[in-house]
Amino acid sequence: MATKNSMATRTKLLDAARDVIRAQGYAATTVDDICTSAGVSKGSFFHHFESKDDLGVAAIEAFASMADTLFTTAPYNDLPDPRDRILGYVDMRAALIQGDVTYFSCLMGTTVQEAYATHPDLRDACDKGMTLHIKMLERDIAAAKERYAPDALWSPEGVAYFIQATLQGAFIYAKVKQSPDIAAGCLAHARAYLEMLLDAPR
Amino acid sequence: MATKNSMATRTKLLDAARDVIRAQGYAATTVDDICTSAGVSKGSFFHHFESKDDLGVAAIEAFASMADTLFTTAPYNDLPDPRDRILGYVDMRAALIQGDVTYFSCLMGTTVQEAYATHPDLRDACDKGMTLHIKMLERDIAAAKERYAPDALWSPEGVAYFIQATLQGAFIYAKVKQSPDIAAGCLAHARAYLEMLLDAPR
DNA sequence: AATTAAATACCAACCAGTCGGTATGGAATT
DNA sequence: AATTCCATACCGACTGGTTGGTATTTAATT
Repeated sequence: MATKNSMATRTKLLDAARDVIRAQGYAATTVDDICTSAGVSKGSFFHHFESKDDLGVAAIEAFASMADTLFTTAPYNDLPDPRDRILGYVDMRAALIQGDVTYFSCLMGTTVQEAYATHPDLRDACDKGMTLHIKMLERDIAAAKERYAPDALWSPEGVAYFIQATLQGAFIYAKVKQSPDIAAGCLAHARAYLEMLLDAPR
Repeated sequence: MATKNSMATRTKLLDAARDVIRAQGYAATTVDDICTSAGVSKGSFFHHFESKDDLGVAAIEAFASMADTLFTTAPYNDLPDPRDRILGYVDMRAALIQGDVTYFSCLMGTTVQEAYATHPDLRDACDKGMTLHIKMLERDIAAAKERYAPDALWSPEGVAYFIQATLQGAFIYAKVKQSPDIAAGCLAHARAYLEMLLDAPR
């Protein structure tokens, strides 16, 4: 039971970090903030993590892993046509953009924005997590290109980054406007662009 | 001479804030950091600004104003065709994406990302500055739409936000990758999408 | 009994903002 | 022209409170 309880405390800290950092940013989030939010004592915090940065890296890894599972097990993956799968991905992202910005924005995008130059370990963790997601998208995009636009000059990787950049920017506008409306519009344009690149013969 | 010197000190603080905040993020930047970078004493800082937040707002306003001047006076504005103007804007942005990420990224995007929920005054300042830029783009996009795609269903405002979201996301990837390469690729896709929306008759 | 988990109390470093005081330069007064 | 006066600009030591991290103790699990 010790291991199970211990893991639960660790998870509570990681979840709290994920939400508090997305709401306040990494630097403005104190260890005490995370402890309070998780309902865990500070002593317990430093039992599980060496430092604030150590927790930050772990929270990013957990977030990336969660996102990877979420999208690799989503229903659209069963669609036979890779073009439908990539459009299904965009549609799912659009569906997720709802409610409070804090809970649908990206922990990695938020963290790397402020920590890229001062916290190399955090930047590396964000790079790893974001690249994992890109590679996932790239597979479906490459398969769709093969079928619908084999001679086009664009690269699946470049398109994957483009879609993700739009999404990260959409989060920023959701924050500025305190509303998901503009972000939704951005995703609609991203979808339209994908449809153009992968124009199915009719 | 007193007033001139005073303005110079103020400007030194605003410039230092712009660069240090873009490098470290808003919360991680201390008043002393800014003073050291500006070569100004702390007493002088609080003579010119009521608080750190007060400086933050002023730095954002100065940044937005600088950007507005930069793009409204750029050579592409003299092009007669609005479609050429909007593509000229994207090309100019692509040309600016070079060297150290810190110096071509957006102070507003960086700040709002971490401060949107905790610093309403900073969020408002970012909203104002970003909206100003959107409205500038919207004018050319609307004129180009009138000429090349008058019946299309998309709105000039929505397209302006889409381009800007891509740009903001491109900055994030420039930070993660510590290279402007992916950001440049994103801008190329944004340009291609604009060309498609505003497909000139041949 | 021994190891792990968790809680409290604590510390040194750091931070935004304050405060008492100095320098400067121009306007008013003599 | 010299002197007084005053507002603005500037300085850096200091303060109250905060922060990441530690030391010590207690509780639980094996």
